[in-house]
Amino acid sequence: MDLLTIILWDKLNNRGIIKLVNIMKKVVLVDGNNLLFRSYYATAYSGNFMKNSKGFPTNALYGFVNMINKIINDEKPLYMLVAFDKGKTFRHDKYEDYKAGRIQMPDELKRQFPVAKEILTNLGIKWFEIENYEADDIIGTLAKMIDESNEYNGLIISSDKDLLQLISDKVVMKMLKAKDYIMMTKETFYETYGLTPEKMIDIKALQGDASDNIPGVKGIGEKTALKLLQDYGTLEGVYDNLAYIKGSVATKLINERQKAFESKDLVTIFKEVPLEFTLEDTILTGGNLEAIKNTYESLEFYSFLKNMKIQKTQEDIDIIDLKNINELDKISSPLSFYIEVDKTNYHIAHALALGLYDGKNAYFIKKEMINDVVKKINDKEKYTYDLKKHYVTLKKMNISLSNVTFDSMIAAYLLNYNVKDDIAYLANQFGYDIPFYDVISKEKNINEENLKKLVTNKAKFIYDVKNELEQEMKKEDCTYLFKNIEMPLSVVLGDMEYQGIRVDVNVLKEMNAEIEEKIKEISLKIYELAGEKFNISSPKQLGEILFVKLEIGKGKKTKSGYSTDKGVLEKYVDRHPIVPLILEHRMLTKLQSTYIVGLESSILEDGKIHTIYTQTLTRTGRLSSIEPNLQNIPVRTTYGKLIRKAFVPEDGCILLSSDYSQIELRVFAHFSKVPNWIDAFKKDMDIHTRTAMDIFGVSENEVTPLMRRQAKAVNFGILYGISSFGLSEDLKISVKEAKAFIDKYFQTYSGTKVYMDSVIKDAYDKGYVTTIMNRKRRIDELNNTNYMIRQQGERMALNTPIQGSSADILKKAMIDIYNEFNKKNIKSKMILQVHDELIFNVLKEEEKEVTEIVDRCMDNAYKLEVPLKVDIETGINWYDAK
DNA sequence: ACCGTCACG
DNA sequence: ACGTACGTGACGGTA
Repeated sequence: MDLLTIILWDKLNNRGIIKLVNIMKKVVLVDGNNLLFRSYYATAYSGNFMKNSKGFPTNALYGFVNMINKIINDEKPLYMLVAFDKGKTFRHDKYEDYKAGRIQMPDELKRQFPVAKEILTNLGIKWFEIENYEADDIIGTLAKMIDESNEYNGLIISSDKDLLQLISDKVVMKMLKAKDYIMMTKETFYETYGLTPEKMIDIKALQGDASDNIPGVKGIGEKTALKLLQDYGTLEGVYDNLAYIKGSVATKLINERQKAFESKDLVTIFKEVPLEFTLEDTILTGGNLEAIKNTYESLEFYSFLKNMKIQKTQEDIDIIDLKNINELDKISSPLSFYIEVDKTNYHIAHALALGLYDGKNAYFIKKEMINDVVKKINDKEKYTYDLKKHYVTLKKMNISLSNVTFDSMIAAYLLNYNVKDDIAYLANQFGYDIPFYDVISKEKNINEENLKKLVTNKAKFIYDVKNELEQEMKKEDCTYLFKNIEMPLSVVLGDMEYQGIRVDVNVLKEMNAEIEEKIKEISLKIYELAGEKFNISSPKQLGEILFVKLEIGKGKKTKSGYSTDKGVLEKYVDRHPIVPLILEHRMLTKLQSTYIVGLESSILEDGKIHTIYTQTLTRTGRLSSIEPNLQNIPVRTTYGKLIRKAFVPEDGCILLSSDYSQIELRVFAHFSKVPNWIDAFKKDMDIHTRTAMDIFGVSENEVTPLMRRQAKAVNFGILYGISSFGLSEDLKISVKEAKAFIDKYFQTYSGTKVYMDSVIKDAYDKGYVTTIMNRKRRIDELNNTNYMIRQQGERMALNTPIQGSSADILKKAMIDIYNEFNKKNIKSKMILQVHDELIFNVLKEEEKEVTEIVDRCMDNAYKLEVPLKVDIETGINWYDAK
């Protein structure tokens, strides 16, 4: 065979490759629509498939680019063309049913097509589309041209079986499968189907293709179709020989004759598309690296950028390895800093090194010098990532960090970036090649050389990205929230975490001894009733025992077996004596593992628990609490509540708890402006009673406990984006009755409906919802094609302004209280936050003053249409202060 | 690593 | 016909 020496240009690696090739020129023909569809539906199963931080969907593009890269790598093609649909082929026009049955392309997918084409153009890959033809037809036309030429070979790439009909002596096809592909040639086609490839159309004519709305002959599947065609050649041949075909198959063929021929027509690829180019024109040309880089950056395809070796590279900055503190005399301000620590939980971690960057010079400071250096730069304006972590870390080193004006972690959070603990996530989103924390720790890479690069690069990234994030915040109008709420709050939280809460181990130990006994006792009783010993904590084993062995009822299924959750078990509580014991066992083991053993293991050497408040996690603006979570300490059950006795004040102090009364309902009244609610809150009435009066049309003393309970359930339902099903579950009434309640509610308070509708409309229009302090939450679920997910999005849209505004208000109150304490030199400390509640460790002699400050600051934190109300209590432990 | 369960607001 | 109220975190079991 004739061989030719050519130089291939490997665009991705920017180098030439010398290769000996078959002189037949290989043309790779790619079904662009197929590729994008495939990668879209591979990841489109849930509500939150891939998007860039601006909300532009990127899931199909990601798979598409991956595939194109793979083709270029595997095939090293000289000639390549990607074909796209543009309208439906005219050959389909006559079949209205067919057109009607095809599903509409989801908008999220449609939007990705132009970008795919732009990427191809910039990669120097020819793509083509033409009015009234499908990608199939373009590929078919080119395949025919290849067949008729004597200098080209063809390789078709798609997962669409229809295209198999184009296989010939010169054209082969890679049939894409879920993970890999099958190479189909004329020979392998024959091995598979016992027919030549052009018979694919006859197969489809008989068999049909539900996914593409091709009817075929009803009742004839692949087996029968292949048999018929092997015997009679073509569809026409089959019908010519109907006389020889027996039984039901013949009947089906006769009945569906027209459908069969229509189907054949539909699947026959048109090979005469007017192309305005030749095969030679599909040659790959030089791409535009700069343009590709920009596109990948805007799509946030950092892995591709990396592979192309065109990622933003940090020009190797000179790192000044600080030996003498005086070398910092010339450092300018503002500057950025970053401290690497050896554990993710910074309460038990130690600083490893510090990096500084002032826009010109980068400095590396070994751990022994951190103390002196921070003191030296403490008066200067500084930027960092995760202010709270740095604040606490330094506080443990006896330094009170100050003058930090910019935390890129918080900024990115407010701007709805994907924010993680590890700065590397954000840095990589901005094209900085900074290694992830797990990589660093795993490879035992904590040597000075690596630390040097690490901390200085992180500092430089913080410095470089500051302006961009700041501008974006200005544009999004969240500068107030950033400067006046989140930044100062970070320090407030840092102090709370550092302060910690004292825990009386003995209380926990006593409870543990008692609970241990109880669990043992109950377990024995359960084994006895079950007739065997089994793992009660295993939902799987428990389900078997309850629903198979004891047959206490039909049960409810989950993916992995029977559901045994509280709701289910409570339904069967009277059916078998084992059920209440299981429930008790559940409660006790939960209490023991999470709240007794779990909390005990979180007590540090100082006898205190130091939680970490994650300030940049929740979608609504709330805080969350981890390691341990102090925001879900039991309170609802009498027994569980006893855990709170273990949380105690420091010597000479008491605990003070202050909580907002019904803050979310007050916020809702503020937004919805329902006159009766505003009136009720102004008069400080019980809001659920008032609601019961209004919906049931009774006077205050006619409201029964049941009526109040129902009114309360509807009120809470409103906050969550009510559904009749949810309400019916909660009130244990029928869905119909629940619906009637909701209707009555909307009738009585027409303002609620008007408000809720406007929030939803706004959310759809803008793509996000806002809180009173202009915290924005993007809700991508609203664009989902799945109805359920859109519904979920609507409920998020309804709940977020309420939950989020309440969070804003408490955050503001916390800052005000903190500042007042400092101003008045109060020694008492705020130590916990539980969403609408604050806990303080209060010096006995300061009780009165603290009570006044807390009450006033919380009352006045934000001016709503209704007053805010605060309840304050004190006690010798958290149990008593409630 | 994921699920089911359950603790809180 | 679907599968269901908003926001979290930690545990034990299972794959």
